[in-house]
Amino acid sequence: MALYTRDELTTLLQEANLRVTDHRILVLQAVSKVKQPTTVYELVDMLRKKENIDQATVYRNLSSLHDAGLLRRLDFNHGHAHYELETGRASHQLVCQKCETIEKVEGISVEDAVKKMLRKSKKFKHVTTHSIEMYGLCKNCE
Amino acid sequence: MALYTRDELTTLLQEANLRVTDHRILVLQAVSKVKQPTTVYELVDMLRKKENIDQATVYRNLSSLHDAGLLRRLDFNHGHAHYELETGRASHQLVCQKCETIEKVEGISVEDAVKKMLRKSKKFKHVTTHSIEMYGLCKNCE
DNA sequence: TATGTTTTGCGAACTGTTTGCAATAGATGA
DNA sequence: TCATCTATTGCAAACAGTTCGCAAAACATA
Repeated sequence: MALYTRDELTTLLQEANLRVTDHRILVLQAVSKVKQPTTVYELVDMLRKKENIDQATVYRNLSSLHDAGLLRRLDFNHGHAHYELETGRASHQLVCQKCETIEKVEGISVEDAVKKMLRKSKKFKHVTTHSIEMYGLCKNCE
Repeated sequence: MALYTRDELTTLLQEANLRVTDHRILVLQAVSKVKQPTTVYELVDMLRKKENIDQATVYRNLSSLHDAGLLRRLDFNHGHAHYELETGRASHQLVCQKCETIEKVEGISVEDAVKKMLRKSKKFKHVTTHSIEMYGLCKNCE
């Protein structure tokens, strides 16, 4: 999914009933530029340096974009959030338990597992998204 | 896995090369008592009231028990850690995106998915544990 | 262009977690 | 059992990541 032009991003925001502000677009662009799920720290750093956007603004926009379903928020037990574009496809990653290396893996099907879980569940009927974190040691840390 | 007697816990700690202290045992017991992964807040609350254990001690013990492989640490994007006993089996839970309801589901096999991920991976060779978070709205919040 | 609503920057506050330090308790060998 | 060394504890203070209050600026709309 390539969300690059300003027009496309504008449309996305409007469809999500979010006001189109320069800052909001820059935050979306920043997230869409990186391949791996990105830490807020990195985003703040990028945006504050280049675009002079305040930290609080980045947090607020990440949050509204997440609430609107445009971003996915992930946590790898690193003590801070990571964001990536919400692609509609599930998110699977390998996470090093020693350093903060993560590796995203595409194209894994766990549909059956999801269905089984829902059948067993008492409290849930639907699932909108899921993430699998597989913890181990990356080759560097091994 | 029922880890109740003090002797059993003592053995566990010794095998993990951890000193056997009263506080360490109480922390382990507290985690083993609850069925769902528990927040640190709850554990601190329990242990501080009943046993007069300091917060820092709870954190330090959770951490050493986790490092020793006796506890698993989970994060559900709630901004704080959850702990459960490390059973050797993978951990799968349904997480409400609105309230903090979680539901643990047992007996799901995603071995194939794990194997596929490792085959695709460039940075990882082995995986020791994994967790799947499935996000949706629980029946209450729906 | 005027009006009402949202977003922004700034600083301060807040939550969850970690740390430094002196006192205490556990492990080990004589 | 005691002496010694090392790990753990309580306390308070620090820290990191994130949120919030407020006045000023920017957006949407009619």
